[in-house]
Amino acid sequence: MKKVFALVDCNNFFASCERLFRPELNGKPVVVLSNNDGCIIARSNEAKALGIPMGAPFFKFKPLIVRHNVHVFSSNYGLYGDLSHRVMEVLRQMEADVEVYSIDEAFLSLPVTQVWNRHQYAAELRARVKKQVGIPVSIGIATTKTLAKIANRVAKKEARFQGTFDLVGNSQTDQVLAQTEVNDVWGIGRRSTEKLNRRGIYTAHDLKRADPTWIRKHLTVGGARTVMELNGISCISLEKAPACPKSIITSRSFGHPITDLDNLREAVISYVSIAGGKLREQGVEADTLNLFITTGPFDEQAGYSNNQTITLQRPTSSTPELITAALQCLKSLYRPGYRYRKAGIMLAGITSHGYRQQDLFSFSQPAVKEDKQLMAALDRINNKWGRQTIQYGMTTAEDKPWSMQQTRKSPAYTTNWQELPVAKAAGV
DNA sequence: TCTGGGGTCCTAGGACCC
DNA sequence: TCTGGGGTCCTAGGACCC
Repeated sequence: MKKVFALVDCNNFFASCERLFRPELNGKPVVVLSNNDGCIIARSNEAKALGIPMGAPFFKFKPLIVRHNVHVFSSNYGLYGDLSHRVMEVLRQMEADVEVYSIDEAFLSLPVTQVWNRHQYAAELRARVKKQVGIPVSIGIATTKTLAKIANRVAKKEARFQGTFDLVGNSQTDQVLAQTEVNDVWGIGRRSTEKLNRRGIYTAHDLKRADPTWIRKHLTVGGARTVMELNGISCISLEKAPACPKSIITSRSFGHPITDLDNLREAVISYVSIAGGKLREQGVEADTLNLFITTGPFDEQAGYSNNQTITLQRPTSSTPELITAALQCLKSLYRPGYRYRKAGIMLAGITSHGYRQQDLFSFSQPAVKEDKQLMAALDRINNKWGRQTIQYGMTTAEDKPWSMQQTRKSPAYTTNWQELPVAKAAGV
């Protein structure tokens, strides 16, 4: 049976999550900040209307924010992740073919039916997510993912469509494309937009009609695919099962610049612990570790960035083994006299436990088995009581210079018993 | 004073081999 | 006077996404 794509996208997701537990903020401007309260990464419609751009440094817009009484939240990924899960569950209840594309988006594959049926179905989907989770979503429907993205933009922007827009067999498709700027097309970023503009291509409709040979040459295969998709030829299919990740990264900017090796070491240990947890959570192991440390791009003083890769003897998901490798890297990377602002580790060469090539000489290594049991116990405890309950090689100092600045974080309403929202009856 | 974090894919160029 | 042609593998960097 012929299928079409629906893109379900949560509106202003992080801002909507924060408002869910603060209903008095509905209709008021809300923004959510990135780690360390650095940038603005989510805005309610009211905040957008004030002209606060996506990704803007917080401090630059602080005067405007104060003036208009915008409500500001540090990011609370525990909360957003949990609500995201709930949204995806509701979608799965209604539709078997769901691809979770990002924390706030999912592609669905729908059978081709009458326009009216599709409209009804989308309305029902929206209503269920709203009722069961409380998050507003928009839905775009089309014959390709790229067109579904565009349909979704229309659904979100034009209130008269009530959160749903369908481009399948829609005679106004070219008109919609002509009203879509080329940099708003999925897969066309800043650099490609510059190239296309120089060639006189400004809208999605221009791009649809562009010369495929030129596109292939200057925008490579990705660009060529985008043009096909705009023409209604589906090149990007629905990926139901999440693939084994190719890399896992944990990196952070420090709350304050660091100059000494001891603090750097603590930060690295803490990031490696997080990354190790991610490996075990997904049931995979890595055999390559890369550590990088860097000074800030905005620092006046001389900068230094460097990274080093270590290939491990065998794939592992054991935090202590990873820490040993990472500290080895750190030792050779560290140079005194710099103000370090960020560090991170990348794990690669990832394989799933089951498919690992057996090492001839490691048939029954009791040490490996013990290590796995230890990691499992550690994960259980930290999952139950919080990530920081048991940690490797940490000092107990309260004010670690590297730890994140988050002064406006909302409670973990849904993932921590201590922080459950409290219901108050009227008049009490 | 204060500018996020986590991913994927593609290509060019170097090293190496026959 | 003159210096092949292919192939593979790896890495760094660019571009894009949310």
